[in-house]
Amino acid sequence: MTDTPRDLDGGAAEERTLRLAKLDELRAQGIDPYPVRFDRDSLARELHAQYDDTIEAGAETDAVVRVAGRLLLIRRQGKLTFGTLRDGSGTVQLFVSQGVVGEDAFERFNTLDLGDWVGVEGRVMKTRKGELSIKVEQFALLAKALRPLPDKWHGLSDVDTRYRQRYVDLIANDDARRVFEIRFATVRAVRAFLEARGYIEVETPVLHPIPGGAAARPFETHHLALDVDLYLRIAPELYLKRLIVAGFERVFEIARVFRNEGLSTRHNTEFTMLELYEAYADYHDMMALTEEMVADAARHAIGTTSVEWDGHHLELAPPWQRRTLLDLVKEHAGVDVHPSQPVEQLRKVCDDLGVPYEPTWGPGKLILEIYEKTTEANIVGPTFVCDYPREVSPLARPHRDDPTLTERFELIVGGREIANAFSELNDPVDQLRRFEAQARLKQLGDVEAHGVDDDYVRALEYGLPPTGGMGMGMDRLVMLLAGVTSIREVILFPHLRPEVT
RNA sequence: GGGCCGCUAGCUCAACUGGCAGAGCAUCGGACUUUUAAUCCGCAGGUUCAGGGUUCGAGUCCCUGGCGGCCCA
Repeated sequence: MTDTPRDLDGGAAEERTLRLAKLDELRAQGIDPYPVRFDRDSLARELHAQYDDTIEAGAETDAVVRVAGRLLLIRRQGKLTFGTLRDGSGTVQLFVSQGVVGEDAFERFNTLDLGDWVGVEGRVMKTRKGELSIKVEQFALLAKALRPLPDKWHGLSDVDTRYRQRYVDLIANDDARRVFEIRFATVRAVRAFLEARGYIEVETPVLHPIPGGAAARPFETHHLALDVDLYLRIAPELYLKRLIVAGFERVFEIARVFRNEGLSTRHNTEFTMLELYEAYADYHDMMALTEEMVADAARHAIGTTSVEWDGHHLELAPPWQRRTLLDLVKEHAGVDVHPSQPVEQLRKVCDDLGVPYEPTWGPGKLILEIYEKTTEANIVGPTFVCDYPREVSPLARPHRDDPTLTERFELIVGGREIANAFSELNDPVDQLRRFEAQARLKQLGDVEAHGVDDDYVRALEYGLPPTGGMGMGMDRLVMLLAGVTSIREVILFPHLRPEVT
């Protein structure tokens, strides 16, 4: 008797017991239900490409092929059984006739269960109805499935189970597979786009002694041997700019970053950020690069630059709107604000608009808050929102025409931030002052404020050339292209509370 | 953190105002050599998320907790 594996959830106990018994039966017959290998020579998609248009309904070829995959459907019809086999490329029908395989093998085929992995060998044919099929001559069970698949028509829709057991979601739901194919194609396209422009892909540390490059709460950890506290990175920015100091002129990293914040449809604890830096570029160059890159990714991942998302029709083909933040606030909130205005005046604007604020906030932070509460969600875009206040942009260069602002943009699409970019601040003295201003905020209790990174300032003292940089939430880009509004739909294994057993 | 909604068979879903917990698919048994969500006949399958309460009687009402979804902060 087979030892029963531990059953996590007690689901489908009866069926599981039956299938475990089949394992014993197979082994008793000298058949290994988990054989070491099967050599296949064809993929489902290749067979359709080669034969769909070249053979007629009812015809049979001499081509003997070997395919393998998961058995998704079985249609038993007396002495003839049809099966639907899916491999990594697509599906193909199996045609299993008792007259061809013999009584014993036919009986054995009929003990297979939905979900089993099987390998078959047979001739390519088409049924009378014109369905391309493999007329099976030999077959082997490659791996026994002990648990039943979800409903063959409705699939799996319970979101909790879909996220916790993503492997089942991906087996059962074509739409889930489609979303992740878009994700993989998007990442591939972005890499190819940047490499074609002379960017090199680099890897920088995940464990940071000083968390930096973004305003966020980090995860803390501890290095035992060195007895030092470390933080999981919240952004790769400061390391990537060190590489521009070092003389690499165009670098990018597709970086997993970690933020110790609440979970929502827009936030996952760990997510993927693209960051890129280019010497001799400014934020105008970054706008051009960003719009071209996103349009290119869209074409490669979904074949079009027109997307429907969260009730909006979005056109991603360049050029995109370029607007200043102050201008947009004037348009949406009806107020004329500027960081040169006294704090009291800006607080009054907040009061009038019903925007709450903290006493520690300066003019720049007040303006950013007004923008975020009244304007951002209403921008359909894609729009480059330009020229953020200096106070809230500690890593961006002062604006060439107005030193109270910075040369920074955020890309807003469908009311949500997708990317953030600057002409990078490369004046080490100014950078130190900005870090110190952040440190004061941290002392006042702002857990998201930037710390002082002395080594980064030292790197700037060696000279960072004029540089443009951009960071983009890859998960959010994929959401846009896939037409989904929850970040959990684009992350293979999203964070959930631990399963209770 | 707050509000609203959900959790019923392996899966997808029903169950009126509190009154015998059901269907389809999957499974199991049977028929069937051109089906393709095959079809037809039959059987079986339940800690109604957990615990407590109200009631003659709770899937349903109340309380606490768990997990999830949506919205807000």
